[in-house]
Amino acid sequence: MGFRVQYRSRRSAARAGILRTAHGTAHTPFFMPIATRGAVKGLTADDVRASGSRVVLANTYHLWQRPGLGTLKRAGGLHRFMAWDGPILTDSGGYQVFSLSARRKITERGVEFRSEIDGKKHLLTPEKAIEIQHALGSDIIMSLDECPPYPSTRVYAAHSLALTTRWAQRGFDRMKKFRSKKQLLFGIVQGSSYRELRRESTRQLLNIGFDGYAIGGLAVGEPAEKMYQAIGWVEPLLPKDKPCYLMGVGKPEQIVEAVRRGVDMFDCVIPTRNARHGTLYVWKRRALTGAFYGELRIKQAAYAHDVRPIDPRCDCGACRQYSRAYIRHLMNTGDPLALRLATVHNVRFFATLMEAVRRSIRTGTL
RNA sequence: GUGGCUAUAGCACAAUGGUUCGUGCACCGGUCUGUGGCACCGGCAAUGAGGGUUCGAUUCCCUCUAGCCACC
Repeated sequence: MGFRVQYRSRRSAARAGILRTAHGTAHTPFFMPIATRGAVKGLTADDVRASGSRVVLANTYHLWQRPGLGTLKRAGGLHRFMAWDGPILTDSGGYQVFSLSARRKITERGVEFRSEIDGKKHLLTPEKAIEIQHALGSDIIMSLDECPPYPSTRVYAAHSLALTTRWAQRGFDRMKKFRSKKQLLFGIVQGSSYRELRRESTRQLLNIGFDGYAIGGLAVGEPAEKMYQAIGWVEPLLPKDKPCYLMGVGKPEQIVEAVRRGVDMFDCVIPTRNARHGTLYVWKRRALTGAFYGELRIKQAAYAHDVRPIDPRCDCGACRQYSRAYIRHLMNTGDPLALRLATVHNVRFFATLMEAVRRSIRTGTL
């Protein structure tokens, strides 16, 4: 269990390594497709495996709400439930503090959510978040944090960060009682767009001592430059032998930029959500510089008679057998197969991107 | 052939005797960042033809044309 760096770039802070978990290893930097409710929307576990993705992200809050821990325990844990035998990282519910902000209340004890299913109130404490993730059998457990909106005032961000640190400590203490050597626990750096707050947050988490460190509270609407800036404040303070995870990012060029700044792990809804909305990724050139990819809007009439695959250079199941015209047709007629093929392609694109990123680090071009 | 019904955007339908005639689909453009959403935001685009009534007609009347239904 743990992380080992294998290659370090001489041109940047980029590095390539291996993350070992109870459900197998993953080469870093990697990208995790999102399986919020226990499925990468539209894909089977086999589809995900075939995409080359090694780790998926599932969500503590949503799985806790539905189907609930009773079902998941009886099913033998999340891995067996979703037929995925690879590593799973679970988000703690911290992002729902942000995305479901109208339905929750933050207190020192935790976050009180008003359920979108039955309207009942549910208190998610940092301890509870750990307990749920432990029960799910998650390989990488995230501390409960507060993801503040952008922009946030310095005062708000400071209080928020302090709360996140206290929650991180409480979660850490709860985790100790499980004595689980099989599950990694990550802390999440906050501090909004303020340099000193980011550094303070990082130092406090280092004091507690996690298996890995995530940079949170980014990709919430701030300009990309601010995001890179925040990474630049935090990453140099992190231990070189622990993985660094940039939460919720992002667009392909943002991933490449973050890798240059030392980030090892990513997740984002972009490939899956965009696939469902008809935006597909295509390669423009092999080198990861400039505009190396494009976005193809498959619903446009321009593709009505286009019998080429989405991307002639892509080796995904959709590109191997189906044309743009066919996928467009399925999309425009509302066939669920469209969503699957589009998602297969985009998830493969991101996995391929990460393969190119890792190769570029090894060959010294990144 | 006779009678009836209909004619509004590319398509399917709304509405109205009085400034800019709506909606859905399609089409065009955009958005989506630790996923409540196969979602959201913009845009293009129409009163079948001719005549009449009226201050004013897409609306009421007549004719033509076309389509649908019924009857012979």
